[in-house]
Amino acid sequence: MTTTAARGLRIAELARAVGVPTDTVRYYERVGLLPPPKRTPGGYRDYEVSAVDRLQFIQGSQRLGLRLVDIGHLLAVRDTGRCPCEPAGELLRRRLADVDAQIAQLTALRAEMAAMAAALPQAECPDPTPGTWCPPEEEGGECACSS
Amino acid sequence: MTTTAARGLRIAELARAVGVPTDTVRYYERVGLLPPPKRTPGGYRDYEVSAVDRLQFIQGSQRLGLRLVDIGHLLAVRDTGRCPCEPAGELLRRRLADVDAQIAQLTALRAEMAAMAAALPQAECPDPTPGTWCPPEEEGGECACSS
DNA sequence: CTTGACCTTGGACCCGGGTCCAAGGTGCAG
DNA sequence: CTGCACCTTGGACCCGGGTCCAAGGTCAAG
Repeated sequence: MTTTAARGLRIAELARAVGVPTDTVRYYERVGLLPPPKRTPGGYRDYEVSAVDRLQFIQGSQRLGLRLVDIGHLLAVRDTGRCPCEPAGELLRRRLADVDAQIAQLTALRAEMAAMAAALPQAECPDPTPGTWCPPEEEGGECACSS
Repeated sequence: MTTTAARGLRIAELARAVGVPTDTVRYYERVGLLPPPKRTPGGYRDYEVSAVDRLQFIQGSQRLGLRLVDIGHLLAVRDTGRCPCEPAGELLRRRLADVDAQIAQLTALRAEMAAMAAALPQAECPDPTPGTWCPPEEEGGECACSS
């Protein structure tokens, strides 16, 4: 076996691998989503490759709207394969229900929005000039899309 | 016509009607989602009944995950029935696409979570004692669900 | 007129989730 | 050995979306 102390990822590498700033990685560690990694003799964080996975899981869950604290619970489940203390299956099922509810709500609003969109068939400013649409810039320029 | 100055809703009534604190109503006004209502001679806000609707729309959109500023854009569309300045249909369609994307992501994560839930068939703490499941309380009590 | 419920304002504060910064330490290349 | 990129820490700051508070005004009932 070639000495397995292969030196894993440095924080910037890990961060780059999932596309977040290093600050965020440290932040996640601070709030307990990422276990404190080993350190190099010099004190640098030394992540195992699996951390990429974990971070991606976090990103995924979080894009979903789960709060970090909840993601923490899920990670605990994922890590241990069992309840961190209380019925984890319960927890997962609840979350699942939440998610279902969110999906339902989203779907409903989607319909509402679609209806709104449909309701302005003729509005469609005379000459939209597709490149010119003002991004939600703040007042101060008050979008000169009169052209 | 019986004098139409019928005195609409006071802030608390409006707030109660949609289930938010009065503070939130004022806050929405501050940030421009709710137009400043008429005032009674004494200076009290005097809302028309339609404000309930608007507030509900806000709640709905916002439950959806739209940011208040975006909701503002939608409201502008809704109010005028046309672009507040730039192609509103565009905007709506973009949002719609966003929402679709969110739904897709949620659905994907739902699946992932379902898989996780399925993956712990036997875990299920011996005696869940359904009433006893510890709410995500902070450490300090470290949930005594040993019973 | 008094009382109490409700209203007004402005400003401070809170939480989540970062994001930035300064001062100093590491480590590898040249 | 010097440089330079990268790392460390702690703490301050930011934004969105509220939430609370104090000091004072309004108004309807009794």
